[in-house]
Amino acid sequence: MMRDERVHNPAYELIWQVVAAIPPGKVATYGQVAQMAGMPGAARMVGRCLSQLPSETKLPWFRVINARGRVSLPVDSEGYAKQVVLLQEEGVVVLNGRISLAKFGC
DNA sequence: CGGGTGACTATAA
DNA sequence: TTTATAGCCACCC
Repeated sequence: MMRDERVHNPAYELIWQVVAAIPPGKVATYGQVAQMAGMPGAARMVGRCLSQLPSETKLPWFRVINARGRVSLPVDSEGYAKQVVLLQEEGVVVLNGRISLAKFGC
């Protein structure tokens, strides 16, 4: 169960900076973000971190997708549609819920 | 310390 | 291509 926003955790700040470093029009996987943050294998922590982000965050959380090249949020959730729209706004091609692999970068 | 959960991943059928 | 299993890290009870 989620609780307070532990924003004082250094690992979380690192993840935020990595996510913020993703250039517009590009995307990265959870595992890639974790590796760039210096914690390979901590993909789940990245997902947990993003799930705790406030709705008014400036962090480009929508540029983070799973290794399958798909949005990892439930299709019937608000975040899913929101993420897809934001990505398309930046020029990322999303077809059938799948993201063009050429868009990967950091 | 043990068990359960989650915006994950890699590998095997 | 899909689903099943196992490994992974952090957090909660």
